[in-house]
Amino acid sequence: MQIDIDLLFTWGAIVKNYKKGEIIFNEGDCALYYYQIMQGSVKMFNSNDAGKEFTQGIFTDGRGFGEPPLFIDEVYPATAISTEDSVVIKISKEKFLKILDEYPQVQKSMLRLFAKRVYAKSIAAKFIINNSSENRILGFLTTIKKKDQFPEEELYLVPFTRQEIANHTGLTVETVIRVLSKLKTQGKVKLIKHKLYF
Amino acid sequence: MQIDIDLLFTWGAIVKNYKKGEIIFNEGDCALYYYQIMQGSVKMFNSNDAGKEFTQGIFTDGRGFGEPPLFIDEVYPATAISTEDSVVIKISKEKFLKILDEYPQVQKSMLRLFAKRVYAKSIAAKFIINNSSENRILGFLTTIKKKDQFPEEELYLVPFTRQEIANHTGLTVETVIRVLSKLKTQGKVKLIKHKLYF
DNA sequence: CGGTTCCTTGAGGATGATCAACGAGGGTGG
DNA sequence: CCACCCTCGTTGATCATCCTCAAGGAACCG
Repeated sequence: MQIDIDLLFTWGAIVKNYKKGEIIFNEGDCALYYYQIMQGSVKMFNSNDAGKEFTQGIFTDGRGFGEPPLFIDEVYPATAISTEDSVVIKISKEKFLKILDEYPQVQKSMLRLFAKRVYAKSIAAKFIINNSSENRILGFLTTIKKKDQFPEEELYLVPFTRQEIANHTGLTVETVIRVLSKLKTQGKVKLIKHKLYF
Repeated sequence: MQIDIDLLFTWGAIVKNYKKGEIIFNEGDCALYYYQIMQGSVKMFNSNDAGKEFTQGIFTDGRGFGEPPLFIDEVYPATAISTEDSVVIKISKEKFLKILDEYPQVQKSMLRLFAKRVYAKSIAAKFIINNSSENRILGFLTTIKKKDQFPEEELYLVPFTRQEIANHTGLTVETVIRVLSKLKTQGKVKLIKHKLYF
């Protein structure tokens, strides 16, 4: 799902560049713009008092992010940071909502996108709650492999560091590492030259 | 958000009664119908191998549930059970999607509803990950108090049993009880005749 | 080849789960 | 009205799991 770029420009969108590591908006900020990535990658995350981070989602080329608050007058539930040099197109909330009103097809895809998001978050919650580090990690691996549209039977090179897996599952790096070696002895994952295959 | 009942009937919806404790659909079932509660209450939940339960959501009079899979051809991510004798209106997926196409206003409210759901699940995940039983419970209490539209400064009688709080937070009953007494000594909650106020 | 980022291992400790037992309250039928 | 039952709440002891802290190794890149 992405809104046609020309359409966005027609309605007054502007382009903004973000360096790697730059914050796009903070948790608690008012939601005033619709953002869509033209190039690069954006991570949405929460961090607690202890500095521990939880990744809510990662968005890449073509994807929009931070839309839900625009519809319900809420502040952002998480912080958005650019994880590599990125080019982002942004347009005001008012114009964004107007576009949805004018183009039913766009509204429809947004609805489908949100359905996917709700679904994905339900699945994620299920795995996180299922209090076993093993299941949390297997659940995460299964989810991203599917999201990358990899056939289940093929070997998938997991494109995340141990730390990133930790941030997605709510575990610590060390736990992730220890669980992965256990999963390796069980034949559920492969570790080749420190790379993780699932 | 609810779809007008007369509209649903016009399009061929039917009514079904569920006794307390009856399953409406199971995790993994194909999503073939849109369901909306006329009277009663429905809980959506997951349970793991050990029988531990996680509550994904509770829906009451007027609310629809289990919609997201209808949009994305997925099976249900959780089981729906009637938690009291309930009257539910149901209509086939095809007709439901047709209604959304025909009535932009309905589609629009559905979009807003999903935005709320995504938002709520983001907040919930944030609290659950924030690995401290205290924060999980405080987060849950804050969320439901707000959802019940209670002014923050007023004392709120929490309408959940300890077990239910446990199922929402992914903790055990005993932990919930112990944390609540700690929160009581800290003055963050009140316990009067075993009733919980926040 | 030096620096940075990522991975790994060990020891020790804290937190929440588990298991078991019992108390409190509310409703129902005799 | 009381006895019983059923659900919910409570407490203690013990255990497993994951976190924390600390140190060092491996891979990669300019």
